[in-house]
Amino acid sequence: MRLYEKGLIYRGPRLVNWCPHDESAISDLEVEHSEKPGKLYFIKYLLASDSAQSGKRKSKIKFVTVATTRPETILGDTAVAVHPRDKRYKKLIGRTAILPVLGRKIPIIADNAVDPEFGTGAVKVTPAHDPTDFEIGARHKLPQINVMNSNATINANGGAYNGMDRYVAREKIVEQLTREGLLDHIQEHTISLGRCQRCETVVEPLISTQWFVKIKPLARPAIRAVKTGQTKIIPARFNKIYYQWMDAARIRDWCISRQLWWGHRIPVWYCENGHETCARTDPTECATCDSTNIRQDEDVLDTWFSSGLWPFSTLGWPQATRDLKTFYPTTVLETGYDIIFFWVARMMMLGIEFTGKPPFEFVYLHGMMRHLDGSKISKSNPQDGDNPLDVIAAYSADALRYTIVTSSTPGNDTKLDLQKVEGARNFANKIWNMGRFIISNLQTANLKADNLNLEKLRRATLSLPDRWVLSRLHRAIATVNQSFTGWQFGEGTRAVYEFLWDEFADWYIEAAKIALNGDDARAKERTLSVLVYAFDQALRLLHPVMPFVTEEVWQHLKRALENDFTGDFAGPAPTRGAWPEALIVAPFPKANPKWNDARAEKEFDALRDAIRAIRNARTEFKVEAGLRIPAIFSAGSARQLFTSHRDIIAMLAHLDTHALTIEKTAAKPTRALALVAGGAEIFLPFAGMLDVEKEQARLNREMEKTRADVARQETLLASEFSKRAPKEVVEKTKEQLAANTDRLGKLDALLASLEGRAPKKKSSVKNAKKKTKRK
RNA sequence: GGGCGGUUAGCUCAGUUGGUUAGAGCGCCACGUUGACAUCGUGGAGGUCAGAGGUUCGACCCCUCUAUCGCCCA
Repeated sequence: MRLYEKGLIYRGPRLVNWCPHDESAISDLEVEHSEKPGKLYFIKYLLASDSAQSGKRKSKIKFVTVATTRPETILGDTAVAVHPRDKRYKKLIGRTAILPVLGRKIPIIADNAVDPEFGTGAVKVTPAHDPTDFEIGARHKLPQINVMNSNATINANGGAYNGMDRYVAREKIVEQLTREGLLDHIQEHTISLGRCQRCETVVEPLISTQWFVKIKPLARPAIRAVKTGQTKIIPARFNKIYYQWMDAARIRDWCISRQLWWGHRIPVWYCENGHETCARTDPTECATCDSTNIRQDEDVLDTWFSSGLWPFSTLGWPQATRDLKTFYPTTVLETGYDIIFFWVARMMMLGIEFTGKPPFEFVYLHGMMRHLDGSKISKSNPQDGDNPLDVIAAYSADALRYTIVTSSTPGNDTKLDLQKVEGARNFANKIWNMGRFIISNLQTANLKADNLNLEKLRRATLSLPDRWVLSRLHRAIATVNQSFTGWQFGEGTRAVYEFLWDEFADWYIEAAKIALNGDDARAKERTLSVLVYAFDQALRLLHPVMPFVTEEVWQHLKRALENDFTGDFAGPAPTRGAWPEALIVAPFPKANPKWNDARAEKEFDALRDAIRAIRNARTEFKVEAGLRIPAIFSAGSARQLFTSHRDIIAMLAHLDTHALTIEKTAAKPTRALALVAGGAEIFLPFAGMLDVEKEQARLNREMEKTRADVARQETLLASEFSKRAPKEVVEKTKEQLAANTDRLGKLDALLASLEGRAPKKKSSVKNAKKKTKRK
């Protein structure tokens, strides 16, 4: 109504894209073009010996050959056109041709729209059945002869072909042309076919009376909103696509009437005298002549036209509701890049038009989900197994969401890999089991709520694994926030995954078992506090992506805490105060740098290094998996660290606690495997035989690798790098070099003892690299 | 014809201000039923980052060109 009153909506006969199957008009955007092999027909149009030719200079030319891909439209030709500067045809301009089949006389005209390179350079003009010809016809005031019915059969204007389907008519006409010798030849030609997006029927340009929206006045402010950054499109490269459609001078008015049965019916009534009444409430008489004999327009509005109102009509517009005031303009629209024109641009245009403000601050565009064969997953292109409902039934909505979020980047398409969804389902299961572990420990612990308050715990009382996991947690929180803010949802989600599985579950929970199974009540409480706190925070981080499993586990956790402690437990307060009603309304975690603990990370890494080295050696030397083996640590300055965490090392590396020695310096037993890891030398005295040669080979391999590292780092530091690279990077490299050099010395000492020689000096150990290279 | 995107491990994909030896999941190999979890655990193998130049102390990342696949608009 408002647009109509402003004169931005009008009705009139225009050439529109017509779907002969749906028997409805469709917009330019609803036509999908594809290339197909086709034919180009060269047809002779005889020239009439008419007045344009003076008597004395009779031309020898008897006909003009035009090229067309659609011979059946001959029936609607009203001219032949050539390019005005085309020398070949200059003489013919102004003369008259005789239309084959029907014998109608039509003018030969000049128009710039003709491409002299195409076909013969002369084209037939069918204003009622081709958009370009429609324009030409308008410029030259040519008659428009519609030769088709709404189902694409030929109408009475087609003479003998009346009633025939368009393609049948084409064949028959070509036959007739051949018979009459008017078909010069046929050439193979790639043609561009427009099909209806809905039913894939080849569309027919057809003159028909439709409603249109004037686009230009609406498009201008919509473009400006993005150009000025009022609305930001993510990723920004889609700005071009957005502009491309509206910016272009070629933008055409939008046909919004549809001859379909679904959609908003057009609020216009016509009376017997041909007046239009456009009204907000159903009228009983004509606004112009008061006639009561009125009928409403049968047509409905394009669904995209209605959808364009969505951002504000859903908030109560045109009333100035509270919702509208509170939520409009909205913050983010998230949608697929394939409907930038259809929907985004239209919401922008109509939003600005009706409210004065663009409807979104951000438009986040995601890619398409595709089948493994690369085709787009959609309702009309289903394939076994990977349609969303099947996937959800088989693996859960959480798994599907996680997969979609982590396997794509903004604006890029993703093939849905069911194996990946399965992996995500396993992750959900893993979370469930972490929850079970924590809850079952809470239930047997019989603790006081107050003791389970992380805020109350003194930092000094926290263990190394506690400090380590809290530090890692807060780094993860920082990463997630940073990633999400930058629209990097995959990056952020992966960070939670890595924290939960690779750090929290694999290391912290494993280490926590020692305290939980021990006799120290305080250690138990402390560990549970950290477990609950870290798990709660991580669940919050993951909740946007895996809402169901996280909420469920979280509710169980909350209940476990409430039941076990006091009847009216307001909250265990691993965070301050009571726990929220539900995870979905729980505040999203914020990183607190006070938990960052570089030292704890470094120390815990040393423990992990040592444990991994032992595990690795066990596998390599085929130590029975269940066997607890003795170990001797020659730990140097790390003695204190290893001594105070001997229980963790013993458990995770599967060592015999009673045969675990940790000294500052310890001599290597004769028959022992020697490792260099975590800043220590670790001797594993294998009962029985140790293959000296194999061991030598292993040590040499490690030395080779370390030497290569040392060489690379030395070269790097000796180059311009040390002057130009940022200090932190140079420092880091220096530290690594120092560590590697130390490691090299230790490895050589081990090798020396194995070979029964004296260890080399530091410099010669390093230089060995050069020697080997020269060989 | 114009514009945009992709090309990284067997497969599906990450890798945003250029900074060690490029990562993940799945798959593969070996071992494993220790009370959260076999939808699991431990260890391992696997990549000349499409190709060629260039910029730089340093390039998967920036520039140029080429190849190839795909999408959008005409």
